[in-house]
Amino acid sequence: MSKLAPADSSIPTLAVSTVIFTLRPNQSGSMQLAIALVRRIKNPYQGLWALPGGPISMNEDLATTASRNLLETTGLHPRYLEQLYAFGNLDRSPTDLVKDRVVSIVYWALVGSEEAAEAVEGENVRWFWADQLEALAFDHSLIVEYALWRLRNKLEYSRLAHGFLGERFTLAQLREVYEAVLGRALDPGNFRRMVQGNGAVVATEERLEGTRHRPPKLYRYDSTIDLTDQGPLSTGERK
Amino acid sequence: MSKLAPADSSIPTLAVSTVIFTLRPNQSGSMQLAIALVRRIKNPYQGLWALPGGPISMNEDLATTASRNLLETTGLHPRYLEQLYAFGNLDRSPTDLVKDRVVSIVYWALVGSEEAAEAVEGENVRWFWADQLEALAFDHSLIVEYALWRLRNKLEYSRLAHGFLGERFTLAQLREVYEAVLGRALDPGNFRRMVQGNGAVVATEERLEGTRHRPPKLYRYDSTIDLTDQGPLSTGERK
DNA sequence: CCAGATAAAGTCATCGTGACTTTTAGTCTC
DNA sequence: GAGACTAAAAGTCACGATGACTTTATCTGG
Repeated sequence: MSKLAPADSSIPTLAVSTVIFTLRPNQSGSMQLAIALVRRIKNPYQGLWALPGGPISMNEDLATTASRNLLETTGLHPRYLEQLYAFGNLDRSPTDLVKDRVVSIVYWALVGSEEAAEAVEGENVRWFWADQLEALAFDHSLIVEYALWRLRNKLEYSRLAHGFLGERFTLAQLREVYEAVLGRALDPGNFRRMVQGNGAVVATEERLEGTRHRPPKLYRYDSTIDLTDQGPLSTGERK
Repeated sequence: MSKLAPADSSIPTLAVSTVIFTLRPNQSGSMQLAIALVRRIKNPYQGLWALPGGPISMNEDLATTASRNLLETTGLHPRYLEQLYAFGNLDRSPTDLVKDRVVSIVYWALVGSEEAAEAVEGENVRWFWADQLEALAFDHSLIVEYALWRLRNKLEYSRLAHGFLGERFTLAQLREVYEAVLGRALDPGNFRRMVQGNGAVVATEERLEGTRHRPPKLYRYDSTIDLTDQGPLSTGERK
């Protein structure tokens, strides 16, 4: 395990990990927030679940590395990708087992729920409900908790929900996304007023047919408006 | 310059930089936001100004490294320190001049304006007004712009202003901090109502004497409330 | 054609906020 | 010591956003 590390390991190793979110229907049919995890097949923490990630590549931007990791573990492309935080505390790994220090630059990503349904799942890659996670390897439980916090905060003042939905959607579907992420029910009328008021969403002429009630209008996002507000980084740094 | 880099430089170098904010009185006596910069004494970008920083230390947490850098360049201790972003794009350095790739984990810090007055300044370390910066080395102009954006955003829903002030202060002084950071005048009455309403601040029995008008009450921050909301990281990660 | 369901629109009270006014309590000047 | 001056401190008013709730519209299915 340490044969790749230099004898005098005077430089911390750099890695990129990603918290991958999607929405999946649970048993009762309602959408619920899920996270993709991989099982560790070697020590430390062999057998425990962890965030997908890997070493940084010399000829890739950080976001590209995160995106590639995501593709390799789930077979999916992110709808949204944003840097979360760089974790580098000294006590991230059990010092008795691991010699080299790892600094992880963590991204968080959204993937559409339709794509996620066809995503790779297997013995060592699985979706977990975000609100009932077991203890993860390393400091990954803390990382996921922080990613959840950021997701919920950003949702309120941005257009992140689009990351889970298709091109056209009803306001009820959009509200279901909000309810799944925030973990509480929202008033349909007030939600409609809010989402139409800030001009993020545009009504199309189409309606969703096949329901057993009045067919709802389909909406789409106003493509002239960016997904979220990243400040000055939106042009200079993000991919 | 490249004698320290491995012949096959397959690992990006990790560095920590810090955007150091303070408030300083300008010619007309009003407080203005300033940033500490250091002059580059070697290529690339020799002679240009840049953010203070240095390589990561093997036995230090990231925040500790940032704090130590701050102390070494300015002689000051930060009142507030928070991670800003990890910058690692491939084009951060001019590729014709620099062989090794550097990933910078950038922090931003607040130092009190009283301490900043006695801070080290010299040929190669200086305070610059935040709103009239020249072009900086590397991508540091973008980094500063982003740090400014974060500072202004956070100010509104946190108690960051304390990072610039002493233990006791008048509401007018607190408002001056807000005005300097946000770059616009605020209504005194509304500011008073806002800051008293959210319970961040507690009136003391003392008053500031020596003014040529009605002596204002001195306030202090409610120490039971944390400086800012970092979510789950407040206990697990921050130093 | 009526029941059931959800879409879609509207109502009402409350709260936070920006703009502005009034009162209070000191100092300064003559 | 009276009045001018200044900023502190408190209060007023209109407006917009929001939560809770009601009403009406429009489809499907028996």
